[in-house]
Amino acid sequence: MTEGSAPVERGAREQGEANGVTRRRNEREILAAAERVFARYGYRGASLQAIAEQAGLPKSNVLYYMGSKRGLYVRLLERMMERWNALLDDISVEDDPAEVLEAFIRSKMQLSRRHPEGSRLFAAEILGGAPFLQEYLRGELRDWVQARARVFEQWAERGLMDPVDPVWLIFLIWSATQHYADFEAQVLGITGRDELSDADVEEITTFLTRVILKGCGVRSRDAAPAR
Amino acid sequence: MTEGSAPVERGAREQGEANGVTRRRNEREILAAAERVFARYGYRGASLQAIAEQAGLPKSNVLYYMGSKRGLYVRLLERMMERWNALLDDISVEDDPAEVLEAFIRSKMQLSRRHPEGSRLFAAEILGGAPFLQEYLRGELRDWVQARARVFEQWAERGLMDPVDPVWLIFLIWSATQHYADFEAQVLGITGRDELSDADVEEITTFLTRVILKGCGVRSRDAAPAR
DNA sequence: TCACTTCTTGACCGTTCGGTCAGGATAATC
DNA sequence: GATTATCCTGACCGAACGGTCAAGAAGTGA
Repeated sequence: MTEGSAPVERGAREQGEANGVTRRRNEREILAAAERVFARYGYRGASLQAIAEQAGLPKSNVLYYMGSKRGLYVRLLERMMERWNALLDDISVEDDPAEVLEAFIRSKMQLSRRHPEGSRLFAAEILGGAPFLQEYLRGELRDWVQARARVFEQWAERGLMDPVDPVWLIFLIWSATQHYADFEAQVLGITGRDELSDADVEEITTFLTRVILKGCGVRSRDAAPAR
Repeated sequence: MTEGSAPVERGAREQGEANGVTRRRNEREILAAAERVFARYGYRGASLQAIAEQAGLPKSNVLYYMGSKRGLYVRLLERMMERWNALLDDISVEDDPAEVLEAFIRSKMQLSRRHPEGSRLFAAEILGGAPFLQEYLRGELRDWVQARARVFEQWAERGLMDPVDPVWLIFLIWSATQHYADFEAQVLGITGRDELSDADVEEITTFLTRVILKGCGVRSRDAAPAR
């Protein structure tokens, strides 16, 4: 229970182990543990002691690698923003609205699925007033949203979809997909599942795509009545 | 800055002040302050000191009224569940799907709007794995969802709406409405607003109602093309 | 083998945490 | 006015917090 009682016992790393392997493994372990702990307890509620225990290292070692709690947290946020940016490719008026929106919903859903802890970390940051991300929200992300919004509007002008407010539409897609990571505990409790299977996620993705595309009157090539 | 330096100075309560008025006012003040602080920092991250300062009372007084941090937190959760339950009236197959769904979206949206701190408190609790609410989720709330789900299915059988999965539909409505409380910082940052006006909220409500009802193929009496 | 860098960690620091408590202030009852 | 019950709060407690540091262990290149 107390700090000294756990004998640490990192399994591998008996002897030797070439150049920087230990360092990379430890860093990876610390980042993964920290993501879990920060996601669950928020920035203030998380403790370096808890992170260190999850990573199987003494607290001092975590600080040796990461410098400070704040630095560790910022590094995690930046990693999550990179993952986010990776799926934010540009679109143009020439693209097919149905394809773009479906790809949007699907990739966002997969991000929540592949990195649930990171998603929750991000959610906790926003929930607390986004003290570290305000600049990003008001700058980079805002520009990205407005660029997309303009394309949506042009699609509407061309009669490819209903003239809905594009910003509210983006928020709708974000919230609906984010929900399955952030509110996982609620989803599992209510559905009585232990976890969401790949099949469940596929079903939800299909559901969201159908409802949202139909709801916005998106004209799709392979249009078919729902189900 | 330090504990002793703030001279407390609760304005009123000079002399007398009939039976229990002070008590009620202090309790209200503490609950409001605690809701803000817990919502922002989560259960672990919140400190009684911060709550006391927000309430304009010494920390000891907060503990005098509330007994413990845990008790205070549970009480806030229960208050939020009551507000939640207040808008969960029963529905039947005989009701009009369009009316029910719109009322559902609207009341949920108003709950997020009227009690943003409570909504965020709830979100933080779920985000952290719902340690205090697991029982509620797996019991009361699950039953409520399944009862509604059955009605949705019957509507679909009668051809009043598409045969979409009713549970995913409920989650969609929850997430889309909850978003405007929980991710307020993001919404404001991206839209460049200082706050959401009543008109904004009305616009969003209309948008969500239109997209979701149309997306589920709900047959409404006063059906009109979107916008 | 030896010098040198990097890694590892227990001990420790000042601060803040949730919670207790004694005892003074105030209000209610007779 | 005396008695009693309730309210209020500064001082204090042990534990846990983020962070520092010195000193030893382990790896590296000559």
